[in-house]
Amino acid sequence: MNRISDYIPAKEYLKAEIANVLSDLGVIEVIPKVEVPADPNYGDFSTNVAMVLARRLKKNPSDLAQDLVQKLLDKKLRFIKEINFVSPGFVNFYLNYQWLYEFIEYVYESGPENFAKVNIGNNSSVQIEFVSANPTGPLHVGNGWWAAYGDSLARLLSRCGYLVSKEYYVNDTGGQIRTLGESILASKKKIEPPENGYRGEYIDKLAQEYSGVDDIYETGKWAAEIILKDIKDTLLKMHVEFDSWYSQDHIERGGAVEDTLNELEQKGLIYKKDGATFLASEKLGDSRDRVLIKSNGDITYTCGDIAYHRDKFKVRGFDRVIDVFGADHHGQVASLKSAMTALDIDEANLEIQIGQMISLVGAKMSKRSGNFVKLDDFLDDVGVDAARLMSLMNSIDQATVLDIDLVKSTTMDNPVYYLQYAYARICSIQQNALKESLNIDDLANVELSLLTDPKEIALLKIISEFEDIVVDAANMRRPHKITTWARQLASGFHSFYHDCKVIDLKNPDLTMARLALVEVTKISLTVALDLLGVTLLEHM
RNA sequence: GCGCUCGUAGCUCAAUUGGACAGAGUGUCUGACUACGAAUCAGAAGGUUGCAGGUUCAAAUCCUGCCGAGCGUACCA
Repeated sequence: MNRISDYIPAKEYLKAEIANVLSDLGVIEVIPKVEVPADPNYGDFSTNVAMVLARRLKKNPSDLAQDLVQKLLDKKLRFIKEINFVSPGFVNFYLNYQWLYEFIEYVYESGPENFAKVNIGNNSSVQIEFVSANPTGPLHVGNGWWAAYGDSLARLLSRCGYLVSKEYYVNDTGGQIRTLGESILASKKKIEPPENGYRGEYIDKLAQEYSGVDDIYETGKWAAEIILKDIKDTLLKMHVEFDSWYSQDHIERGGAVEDTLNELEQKGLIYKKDGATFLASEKLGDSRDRVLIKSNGDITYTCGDIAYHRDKFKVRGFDRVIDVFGADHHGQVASLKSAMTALDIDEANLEIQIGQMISLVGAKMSKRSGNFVKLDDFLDDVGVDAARLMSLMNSIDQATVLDIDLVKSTTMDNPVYYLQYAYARICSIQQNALKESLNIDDLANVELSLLTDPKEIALLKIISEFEDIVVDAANMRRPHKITTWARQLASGFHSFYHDCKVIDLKNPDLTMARLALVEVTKISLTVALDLLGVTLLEHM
């Protein structure tokens, strides 16, 4: 076993062998589930397949499990030390450490370039649209929260073999732009802003700078452009870079709307009522029919949005589109999905990830009230890496409460330092090793079987789960799973570091084996933090 | 009212998507630096997973009903 291509993860190997035994029993088309038990006392791996199949085969799960155990033992599989049956029907596998030593070779040879790079996307294209905050004010913390999510998801899918494109939809036209212009002109004239208008320092500042004509739309357009530039800068500061900034104005005036309306018209899904033009979306799954063209001739936002999404699939040809919405936009989901159905686009290819709302302790986030915490300031206060990691610690399904003051005051306790410190320690060890001329020139000469300390084994097991975690996080669109794992890894490493001195001049063989383990830890940590977009430093 | 989402340690969040004893951080308490970086490690305490039923060998997870929270319910965007 010296070539990467020969390597089969232990879990996959077990899966295949279990499937073989099952087919001997006449059970086919079953992919047994093999997992790592939470409690190591239940073995290195376990399967619940006996319990799952018991009903179908009309057999007692424990009989089935014990039968399975015996048949698997008879095969004298490699790596296997012991196979157990545990009531009510778990089958647990205990492996000798050889599988971990081969795993080290695999990771070592893969390096950060190739380790945990599993192709599940097959070069299909996916567009991820996120942030897309209206250019009517600076980004606030809530916007930034999902910026990290979208960006990290893009990194994940990209590593997993998708061709990813990141997009920001710029709502640079319509009523809000007029309201923005109106608000600025009001500030210039020192009068009250309109109802639902924007206020705050940035409005006053823009008003001072504005020297153009007294036209609310012109003023609004002018201001939106400036604000958008600031938004771009803030996102760059957060290490979020978009591939494209797509203009709503372009969609609405560039023919996309006409094409969409024509197509819907041809399908007979459009009708007029009360002087307005409706899409018959209710019968396609929406809660009611939607207005596309108002009775005054203006098109609705919904209409533009449908044209925009049609453009993503039919004009630009993305295989899959992922929209990241805040929970306050969940009402659009049914409309968009039914509209895709109307346009013969498989709605399953339009995924909408809903992020639960972020609330601030002691503050509201509203651009209209002018009372919000700017993302830019937040990044300055807590640091980009801490901000990103913080947001990537929780699932977007979890409504999050953010106490800005608490976050600022506990910056030194932030988990990001825990991860970065682990990396800095690794680099430090490697530098010290180098000073003693201890470096691995050929892993084949390293006696990996010297790694038997419980902390060494525990660390290796954590690393061995990483590829599954990556695939899982990508498939479920949940990058926070990477964070959860990375924290486990760092914990495992710190604990190992404490118990096992790596550099021991009196024991060069063990030193080399441990250096290999350190390198493998470094590789996996590097990949994980790259997926999260968190930077690693050799010194802190 | 209706709809969507959510409810897990004091606080902030995890939990291999139906698995075994619900885990981390933080806070509180107790230990560990004349060994590679103590921004660390080891330990204690903290829970009837909002409540009540149901399905299942197995439920924080699925179903039903309550309770509570957020959001939505425009010819706004």
